[in-house]
Amino acid sequence: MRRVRLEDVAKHAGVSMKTVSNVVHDYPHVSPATREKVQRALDELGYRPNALARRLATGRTGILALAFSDVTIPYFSELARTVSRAAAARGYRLLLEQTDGTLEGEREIVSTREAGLVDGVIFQPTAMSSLEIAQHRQDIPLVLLGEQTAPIGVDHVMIDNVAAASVATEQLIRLGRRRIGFVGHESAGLTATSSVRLMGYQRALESAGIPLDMSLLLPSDAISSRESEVAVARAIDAGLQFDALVCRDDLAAIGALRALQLHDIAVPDAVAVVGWDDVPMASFTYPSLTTIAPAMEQLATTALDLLEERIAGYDGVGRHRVTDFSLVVRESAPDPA
Amino acid sequence: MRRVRLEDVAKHAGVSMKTVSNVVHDYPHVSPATREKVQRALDELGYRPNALARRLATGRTGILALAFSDVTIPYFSELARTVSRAAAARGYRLLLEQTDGTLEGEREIVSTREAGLVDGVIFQPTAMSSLEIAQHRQDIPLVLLGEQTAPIGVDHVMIDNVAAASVATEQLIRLGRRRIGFVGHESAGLTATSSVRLMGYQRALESAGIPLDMSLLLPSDAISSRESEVAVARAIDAGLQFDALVCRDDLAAIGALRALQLHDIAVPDAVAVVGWDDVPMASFTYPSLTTIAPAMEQLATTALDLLEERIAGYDGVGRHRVTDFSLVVRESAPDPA
DNA sequence: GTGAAAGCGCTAACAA
DNA sequence: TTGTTAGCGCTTTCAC
Repeated sequence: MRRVRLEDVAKHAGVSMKTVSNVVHDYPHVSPATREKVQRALDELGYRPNALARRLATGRTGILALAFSDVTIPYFSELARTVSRAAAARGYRLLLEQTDGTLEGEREIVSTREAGLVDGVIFQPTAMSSLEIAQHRQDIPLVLLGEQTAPIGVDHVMIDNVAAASVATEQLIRLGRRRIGFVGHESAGLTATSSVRLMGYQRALESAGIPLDMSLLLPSDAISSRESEVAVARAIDAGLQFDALVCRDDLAAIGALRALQLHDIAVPDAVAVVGWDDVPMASFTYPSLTTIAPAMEQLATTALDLLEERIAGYDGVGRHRVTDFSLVVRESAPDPA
Repeated sequence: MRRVRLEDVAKHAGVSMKTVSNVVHDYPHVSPATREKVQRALDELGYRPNALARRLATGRTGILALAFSDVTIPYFSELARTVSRAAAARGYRLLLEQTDGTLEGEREIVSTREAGLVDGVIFQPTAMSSLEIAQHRQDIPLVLLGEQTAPIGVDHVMIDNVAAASVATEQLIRLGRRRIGFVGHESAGLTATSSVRLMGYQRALESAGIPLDMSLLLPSDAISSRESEVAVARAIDAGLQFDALVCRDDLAAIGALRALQLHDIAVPDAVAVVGWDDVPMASFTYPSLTTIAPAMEQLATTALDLLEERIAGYDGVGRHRVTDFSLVVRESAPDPA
């Protein structure tokens, strides 16, 4: 059985397509009689509008793309959930794009060969530089997320990572810790994320008059708990002395926690730990994780606001928005007694 | 500046639209000379095809929807990643739909008012009954995932949950455990998932001649570690004796683990624990989790196969596919020495 | 208040 | 090998 079209309904009701369209859209100026007649035809035929055709005619698809490396990274799951909800509330649906953090994957996001499928893109790059983004960028509305500096002309939303890393580190300093390590940055070719977080860590140490000890930097080469577990275990085995760890993210913190537990090192008594992202699991590790919590809702809302302005035609300079964060204090690095 | 259309390119190159279209699609029968001429026009004008228009004309959108309650549930993140990858490999993009596990959310998935936006839907229901799904179902290709029995005529992919729950329980029995609890099912109105898993648990106990003790059933009312942590803690405080726990999913297991640790109960020596889903975290809890691992790739592939057949026009009876699972043995319930 | 018809940008059948 | 043209299904002036 063939799909029912607007025209079919019009014929059936003995009116024009325009009138049917008016009824479908609850356009006010329709006489009650006609409206009822049309409505009946609509129901009888079981008409459902074709989204594609409508979108072609209006030029809006009502679809937004959300792009990042991998949904199974808890921070991104959280982001996906929040943005998806917020987008739904504004009448958009969300296309999920995973880049695997590869340059090719990211390039494809920024320079899709096809136009028109999505109204706009929210994109958190990991591999691409801002220069490259600027070069490949098409004219589709785009909002960038993350620590990367954004190209001129592109909107960008982030939290103040340097400040947040300082806050995290200060929590440990207030606990009286002096040998504070940093876990989970790349061993070579720091990502923007690691780089700014290290910067905040370093700044907090400086302010407290604690000299930076490079041996306390424990790199680990993937966003994964495994890598950081190995890095921390190796450091312990090598006899490295430390009494606290700032972790690049909660995944790294979870790996660190496990390494410490396997070595019977008490957390937080012997070693205090701070994570980053406040992923759901952070409440359920043992001990639970003190962590930096980005204001996710605010981030999503801000990004969507900017994007909708672009979609509506704003074509000015790139806006830069800084959203909030907080330190969630749990067992792994409690407040000083 | 106005978008470049196929017609603009055609004019610019002095050929017909059809020819341009041929070049764009690498249609073989085009003379090299024309091809080159057109290609130049394409490049000069920076033409990018309009996806929407193409899709309207062909009737295929190349978009699939994946619907479930919440991406932040690790099992679903994993599912989303795997299906998204597999779909991308077949030329589809994935629309993410979250239902929050509510009836309204799920109804909307099954009975979208709009047609044509997506070519097909992969849907894991939690609240809707198979009867309701059958009633609300539109004519859009649909594949169901999960433990729910599927309505006649609808394709369905799942693992054998009863068998898997038995395997999980047997692992504990082989460890010599006799007081084996079950954690994480709903206290009232069991979901299909909990129900089949409980069934497998019960069957394994029976086979081993262990009587079912209802006091060992520890319900918890949400898919969350918090709920199960509370449930297990309460049981311990109440003096319940048990030496092993089968958990409805890894989230429940993680909560249980935390309750045990807070009470200084050794895992697996005093209490062995088995989870379900093999979420990434399962390797990093302390101790790491023995858990049921569904064959995710196979599940995604199977679902997509069925869906593509439906999209291609298959309109026969609902197929039922059972995909594999395995027990991943880790520290929380090791193999017997 | 309602109708007729011209797009939206592309595909594909049919001609040439 | 290339061109013409009629859709795809809906929206939206602009008349009536």
